[in-house]
Amino acid sequence: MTIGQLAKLIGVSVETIRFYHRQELLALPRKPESGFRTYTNEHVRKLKFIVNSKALGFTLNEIKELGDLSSGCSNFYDLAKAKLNTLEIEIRNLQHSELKIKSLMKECCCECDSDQCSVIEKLYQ
Amino acid sequence: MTIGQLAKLIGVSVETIRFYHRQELLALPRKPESGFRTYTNEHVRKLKFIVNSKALGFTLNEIKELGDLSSGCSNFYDLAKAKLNTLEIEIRNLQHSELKIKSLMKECCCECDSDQCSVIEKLYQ
DNA sequence: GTTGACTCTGTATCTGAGTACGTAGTTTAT
DNA sequence: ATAAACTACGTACTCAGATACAGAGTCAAC
Repeated sequence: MTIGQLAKLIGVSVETIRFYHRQELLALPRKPESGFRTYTNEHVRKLKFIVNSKALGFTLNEIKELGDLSSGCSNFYDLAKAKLNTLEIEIRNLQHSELKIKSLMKECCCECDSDQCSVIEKLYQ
Repeated sequence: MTIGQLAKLIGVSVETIRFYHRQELLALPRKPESGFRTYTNEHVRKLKFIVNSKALGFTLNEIKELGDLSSGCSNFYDLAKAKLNTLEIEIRNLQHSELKIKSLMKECCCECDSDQCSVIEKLYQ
C-alpha cells in the first residue's frame, strides 16, 4: 500500500502521515531500492490506534506514551485517569465561563444601546 | 505609572502588556522626549477589560471586536451568544471524550497485564 | 557617580498539530 | 513515449498567546 492509499483508507492526509513519521509516532517503512515505500497492515493498525486515541482526547505526546506500553493496560489506566482529571478541569472551566456569560447577559435589558450599559461597563471593572 | 507598575497592579507580565500593544488591543502611550512611557487610568481600565474578557473565555480577537464596540451592548449580545454556542460544543466534545474513556476503563479487569487486554486492543481497531 | 533595577525596541522562540511548498523522482494510463 | 498523478524529502509557515533575549537607554538610591 502506498502512503496515499493509507491516507485515504484511514481518512487523514498524506502530510499528516509524514508528520506522524517525523514525530516518531508511526514507523517509517524502509524504502525499497527503487520506487515508493510500502505500508503494511501493521501501519494501518498503528495509524488507527493514533486516530482512535486522538478521538478520545489524548495528545500526540500522550499517544506516543500509550504506544510505548508494550503490553498490558495498567499504565493505560494511569494515563487515562490523568486524562480524566484534566478533562474534568477543562470542562469545569468552560462551564464556569458559560455561567458567567449567561449571568452577564441577564443583567441587561437586551436591547438597550445606552452608553452606560452595565454589561460592557462590568467588563471594565 | 510605568509599564512595570501597571503590570504589577493588574497581575500580568510586562511582556504580556507589550504583546497586547503589538496586537493593537491596548493603546501604546506616546513616549515623552526623554524617559519612560506613562500609563494612565484609561490603560488600567482597558487592561482590566481585556483580562476580564479573557476570564470569560473570549479570545484576544474577540476581545478586540468587543473593544471596538464604541457603545451599547447589542453587539455584545451577538458575540456572547456565538461564544455560548462554541462553549457548548466544546463542553459536549470534552464530555464525550470523558464518557468514552470511562467506558473503556470499565471494560478491563483493572489490574490485568495481559497482552490481549481488550482496552489497548480496542484502540487499534 | 556608580550600581542595580527598570524600560525600550526589535526579533526570535515556544507549544501543538498540523499545512504548504519546492524540487526531484516514479508510476500509471493513454 | 509522454503526460498526469503520485511519492519522497526537506524546509518553511500557520494559529494563539504569549515568553525570552539582546543591546541600548534611563532612573533612583546610596
